[in-house]
Amino acid sequence: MQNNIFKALAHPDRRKVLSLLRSGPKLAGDLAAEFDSSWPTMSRHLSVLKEADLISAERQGNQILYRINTSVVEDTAGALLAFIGVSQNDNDDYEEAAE
Amino acid sequence: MQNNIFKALAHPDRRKVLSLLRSGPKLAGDLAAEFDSSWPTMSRHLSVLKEADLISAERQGNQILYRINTSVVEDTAGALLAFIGVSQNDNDDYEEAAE
DNA sequence: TTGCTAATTAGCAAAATTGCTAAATAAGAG
DNA sequence: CTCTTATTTAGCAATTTTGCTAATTAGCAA
Repeated sequence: MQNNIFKALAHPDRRKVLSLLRSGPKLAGDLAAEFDSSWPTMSRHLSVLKEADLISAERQGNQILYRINTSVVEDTAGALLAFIGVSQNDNDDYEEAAE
Repeated sequence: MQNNIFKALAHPDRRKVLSLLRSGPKLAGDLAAEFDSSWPTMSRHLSVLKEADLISAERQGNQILYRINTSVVEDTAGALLAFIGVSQNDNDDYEEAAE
């Protein structure tokens, strides 16, 4: 559901999470430490990103490791380029009406 | 600011506007006619897109012509790719990295 | 079991977004 | 000037998002 993706990207802290994950997977706690917001707040940001499939989570014992879903980000950038007529594949995707 | 851009993209109707403008500039009325929402609602969507600099408006007598700001959309797609480490440097290895 | 750390969920209030109708503005025609 | 058309702005209610604190779950170890 593409709408969730764009909504997830609409918050600066969530974009910063993606930026941080760019250099590799990170533990939830290490991510949260990079922000001023409270842990629960960051936890929700992470769940929004996960819901949008922009990141995925893997439990490692006590902690949870997050990693960026590169292909989804890539596809979204592609969708954006499609708006201006740059079609890289034949994936001319817009057909979403409303929600 | 970039935040406005992603926020503007977070609504399906606003993305549809961009999609419609892809084939060329359109009058506000013609755009509004493509949606179920009321005219004032569409007018606000247009103003959000304009605020984000994703589209620009030009008055033509009685009516207002909207066009997509291609470069801004392009830059946003580039910013998205940057999250996954693809640098869209004008100079060299764009092709290589985009692989 | 208890205790500790990591992370999420629950619940609430403040803020922002959405979409409507009604009113206002802008430009042209007569 | 008035009238008509095109579009935006004002103002309001419903919904969604945000961020907090407090409570809860999950895993691990003694």
